[in-house]
Amino acid sequence: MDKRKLIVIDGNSLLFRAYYATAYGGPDTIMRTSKGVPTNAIFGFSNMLLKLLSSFEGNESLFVGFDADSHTFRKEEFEQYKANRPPCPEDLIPQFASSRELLESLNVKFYEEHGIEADDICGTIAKEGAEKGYEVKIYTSDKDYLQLVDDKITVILLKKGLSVVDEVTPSSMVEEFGFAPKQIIDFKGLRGDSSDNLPGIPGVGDKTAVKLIQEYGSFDEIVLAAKDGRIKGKIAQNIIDNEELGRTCLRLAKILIDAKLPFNVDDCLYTGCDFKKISDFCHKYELRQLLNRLPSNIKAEPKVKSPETKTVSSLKDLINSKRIGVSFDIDSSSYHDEDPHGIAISDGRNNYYIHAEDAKIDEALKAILEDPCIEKDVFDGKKCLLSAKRLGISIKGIAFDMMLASYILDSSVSDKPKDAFALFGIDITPKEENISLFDPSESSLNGNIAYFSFSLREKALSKLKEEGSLKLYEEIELPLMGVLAKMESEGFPLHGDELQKIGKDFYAKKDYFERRCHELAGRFFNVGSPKQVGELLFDELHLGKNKKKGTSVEVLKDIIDEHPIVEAILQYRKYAKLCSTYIEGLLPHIKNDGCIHSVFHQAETSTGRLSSSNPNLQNISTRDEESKAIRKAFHYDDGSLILSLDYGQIELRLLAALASCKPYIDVFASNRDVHAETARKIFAIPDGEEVPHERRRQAKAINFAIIYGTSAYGLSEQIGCSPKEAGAMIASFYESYPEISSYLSNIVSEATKNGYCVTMFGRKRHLRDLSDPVYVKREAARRAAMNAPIQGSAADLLKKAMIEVDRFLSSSSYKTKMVLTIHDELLFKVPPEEIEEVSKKIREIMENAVSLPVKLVAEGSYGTSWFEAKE
DNA sequence: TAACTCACG
DNA sequence: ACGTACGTGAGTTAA
Repeated sequence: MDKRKLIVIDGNSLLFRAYYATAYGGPDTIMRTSKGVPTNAIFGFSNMLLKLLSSFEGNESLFVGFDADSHTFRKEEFEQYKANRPPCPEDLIPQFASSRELLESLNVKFYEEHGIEADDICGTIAKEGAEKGYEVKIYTSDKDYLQLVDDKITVILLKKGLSVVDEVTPSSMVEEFGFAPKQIIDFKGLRGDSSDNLPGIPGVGDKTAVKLIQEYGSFDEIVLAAKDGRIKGKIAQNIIDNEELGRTCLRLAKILIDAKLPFNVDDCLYTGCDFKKISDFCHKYELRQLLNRLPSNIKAEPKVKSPETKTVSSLKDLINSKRIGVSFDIDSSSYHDEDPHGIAISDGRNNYYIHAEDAKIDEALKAILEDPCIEKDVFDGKKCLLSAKRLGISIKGIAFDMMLASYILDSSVSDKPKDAFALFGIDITPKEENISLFDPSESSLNGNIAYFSFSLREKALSKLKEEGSLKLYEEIELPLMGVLAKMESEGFPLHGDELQKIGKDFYAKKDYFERRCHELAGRFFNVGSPKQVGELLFDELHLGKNKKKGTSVEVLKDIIDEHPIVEAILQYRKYAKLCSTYIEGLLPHIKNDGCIHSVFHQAETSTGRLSSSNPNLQNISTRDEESKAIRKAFHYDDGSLILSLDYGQIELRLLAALASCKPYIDVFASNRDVHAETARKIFAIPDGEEVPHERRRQAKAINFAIIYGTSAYGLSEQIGCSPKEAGAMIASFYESYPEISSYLSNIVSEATKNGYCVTMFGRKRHLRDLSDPVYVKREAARRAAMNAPIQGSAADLLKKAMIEVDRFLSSSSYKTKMVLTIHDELLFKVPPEEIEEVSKKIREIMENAVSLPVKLVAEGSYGTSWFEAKE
């Protein structure tokens, strides 16, 4: 069992800190609601709370203590106590109340009491927690708390702002302050505390106080030492004369650890909150950024428990539900290589698990899975379809895919079941008592996946509806799942022997350039090691004057003329990459059918694109002529052709449409060369004149810069000019196409307001860093926001086209198969006799997949190999 | 396991 | 004054 954790926060201390951390610009600059209510302190405070809460795993207790008012027992005892405090800033006062609202809406336990201070409440709770075995952490900026530090209690001291902290433990305490935690009280007795207006012993400052404590241990001992003459001089006299004052200070510095509180530490267990309440709070105080950062794990869920999973050898007479949850027990990266270990089925009351051997021969299971009238709720339907196929089962009736639903709700969560279910506040990790010792497979885990896919279906669907994403889920992602399953199972042909033959040349060149590198260096080194290459080039040969760090192509190309070894290293790198990634990397993926069955990930990227792995078939060389030869080994040997259809400038076309930019749309409508046209605008090249090649190249880079979120610096790096010139080009682009300029800035402001941006098909990408105080993070988020609707809309479009192409092919008698997809391109296996008709028809489908103000074109080419198809 | 590097759109 | 192109997956080195 994990240790119970208790986090105690001094609310006043943190609020003050949060206020001053963001109020340096004066009252006119602090964060307010549109009605002028100040919110800067609660914003900082809630940021910190949410950061803490997001790391909670269900076993944490959280408590916040406040000062009720300035009237305390310490004041009764010592009138000047805290009398020198400057008045509380006017803008902070209302935030004490709103911070309590915040805690209420987050369902965080807090407390305050007339007469005692936050220290005393926090100290009492912390001590009680430590005694009951909690691991306690106290957050504060008040050093008085250090007296509580022991092996159970750690104090997190806020040193600067809200994020620079110092974690103080008994050992670090001695190291840093020179004495033990308890002695901080004696220290205060001597030294006083200016912020609390405690004078201490006159003439005793930090240095003397530490020295005395280290020598004598405690205040009492020091007084004795002063009286019996071991301490000499004026200091001794001061101690004797002011003993009572010192004792008062000492007493006042002591934090109560036995205050009578109407609750105890066990009431502080954090059980999550009602999302509605916290989002209402965010709306009330117009803290939109906060809304988008709410960690999903703080949602309080009615504790849903999955039934125990029973291992059975047959489903006979066990299931008569018309709806079940199903999960296949196999890693999602290996279902092409191995049979599943087993299958879990849940009907919402019982979870069953059948081992693969039993599953293969269980007629009842087969009948259930193949019955289209029994709805299946799954996590990763594609995995289910293909795993079942290996067992001779053809699943029908997949009605709901939790993986896809959660991906649409938040594309930033990973496609791992644990993370996706966490979005709904569910931990699918089996309870210890449910894990069978005799069962090596993960039956309980899969039982839980089946059960929760089943039981969360309605909730997920209504969430999708709420978000306006139901259509995207139902009409794009869910149907696409089946299409991808077919493509994966179809595979893509690769001839290993031919690949090796092509590779021979690469290995020879790799060896040659490796030897050449060693010759030129005059010694042996690992050419594949960036570290060793860097040392050689920069430390030993002093090339490039350390302009940039790293040894990437861009950097090496800059210094290619300075030494022949640079060229040799680049050549070596190129062939080494080909050999390792594209020869050796691909070979083991060829299955008995002579095909590669790459896995398409449908719930992976943040923009909506698909990705491919095991192997990645979306990054096979094409730019470099020599490397492109790899593609010759991809071909059919039954005479089938490979057809490739790709959208031309899909992202720029979508940008034109999304921005409703008439002149840009017109460029495409009249089939003009978009990059040349951009060059004309930016470099003022008249219509009659030809666009120089170099100008077109630059304009192309500018078009990309726009799609990627425009950065003068990035563009300048790309085309090798000054950032200033690059900035001027971007400005000139925006002048020519003002609609694009306003579209992009609008995207960013909308995204900042809403926390997400949206594609043409309603796919959302949540961006959490748009208001991040760190410039680099914020700017990166802005660029991502500008890019996501463009890249994402292109992804939506291709997905829609794929579904329609698949419908066309399956409803026809053509033997053509869709086999691969690469972001703006589709590849097909086509019998020669079908090539003309099929390519024409598919092209039509692709070009008309959506109706837009901008013209879409799909260009086709084919050949007997992938190489020929793309020549 | 993280950091580099490099292949693709 | 700061320090940047968007989105992926895979292989290698080196801690």
